[in-house]
Amino acid sequence: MNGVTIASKTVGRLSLYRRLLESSIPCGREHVFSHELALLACVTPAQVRRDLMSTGCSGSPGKGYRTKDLIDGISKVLDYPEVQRVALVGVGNLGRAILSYFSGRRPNLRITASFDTDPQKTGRVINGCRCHPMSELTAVLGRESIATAILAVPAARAQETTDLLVASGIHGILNYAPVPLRVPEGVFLEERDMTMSLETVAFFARRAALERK
Amino acid sequence: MNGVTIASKTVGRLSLYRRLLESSIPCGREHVFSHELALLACVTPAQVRRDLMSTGCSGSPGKGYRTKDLIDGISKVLDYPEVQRVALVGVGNLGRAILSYFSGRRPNLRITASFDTDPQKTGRVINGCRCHPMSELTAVLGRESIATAILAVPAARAQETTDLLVASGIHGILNYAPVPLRVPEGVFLEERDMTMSLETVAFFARRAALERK
DNA sequence: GCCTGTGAAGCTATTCACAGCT
DNA sequence: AGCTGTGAATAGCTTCACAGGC
Repeated sequence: MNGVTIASKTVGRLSLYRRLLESSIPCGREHVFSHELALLACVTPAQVRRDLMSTGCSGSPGKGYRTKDLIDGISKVLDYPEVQRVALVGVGNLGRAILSYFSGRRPNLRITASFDTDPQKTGRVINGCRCHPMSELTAVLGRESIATAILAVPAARAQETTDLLVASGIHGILNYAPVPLRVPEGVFLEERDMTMSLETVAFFARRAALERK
Repeated sequence: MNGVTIASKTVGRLSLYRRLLESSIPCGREHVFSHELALLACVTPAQVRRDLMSTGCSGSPGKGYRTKDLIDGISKVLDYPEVQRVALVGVGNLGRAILSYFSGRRPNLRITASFDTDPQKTGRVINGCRCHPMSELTAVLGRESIATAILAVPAARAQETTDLLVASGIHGILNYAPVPLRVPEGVFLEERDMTMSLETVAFFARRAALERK
């Protein structure tokens, strides 16, 4: 789980820790304790320490971790030396929200190309990102060496679009389309189906509300 | 894990199975096999059978499960007898995308109220849903007996909004704000931080792309 | 005294594998 | 012969708990 292997949940939390370190640690604070980060991230101190092990950073008992060491250590794990480019496929309501959400967040990780079938959208720059027709997908991904894609197309298009992405050299997909995707071995996939999430929350909310009575 | 206790991941997949049964099973098919559902849902057949156990449905060897029994069985677990209402807090780009995404999906689970601080938005109907000022939150949630909320406000507002939601009787929160939330025992929380997701996918995409060389 | 680093324990989730039915 | 239902095995993730250092 260190060096070569690192759990995907750990990677997600490292990203979170870094953001918290950059934004929520009162500036001037040279050091942080695992229990402080844990409080901010809503996890246990043991979880924080375990996660930080995989960055190679180490703290000192009594003083905690040096804030700067942590940010650098996490960045060394998460960031590509150069800018890592990301593609967005599907520039509907959700796609545009995603674009505006990410515009100007991490300078190191940027959505630099988007794609849509709608000729009303292609050729234009939407939320600071050029929208290409699907026919240019393979060429643009190759030219910009993009390996990561966010999928926000309608269910009916999702699998065929995925197949095209994979054939064009994509190795990681973040899927917001409401269907599970079939990807070959070696392609990392994260499903983020909003309907599933909402129905799950609604189910447990109902149950919790009933118990309270 | 049945009856009283049911895993949250199972609930999510049940919701998915139902959608697949309703949309992707060639109509006229009276029965489905676990391996067919598994293929559609991109999980193992054993997973499907295990999940279906918690609905009480049972299939017959050689014939599979009756499609109608499954849909009814899953609905009995997931659905409230009446319509279950959901609130959306934060009607920015992402909030509006969520509204349009859910408008007219499940008739049984509906976003019926939204809230925002921006006076430009409050009082209007946006994507078929009335937008109220935050000051009316407690009253509206009470009046409509809403126990489930989707949070899509800026990071800086997220925790205070959550506290207000909880104080107003919310028992489940789906959080799209980019900070972890602190909720009391008895409130179900699902975190859906897009930055975490994207950084995780980017990390593994890069790694997979490197290995391929 | 208080905090880190980590083996070991404890949980949770998924898959195996096979008995039993049709 | 083929599929379901499920105990048992496995894998993955989190927390415990404590030795070691400041």
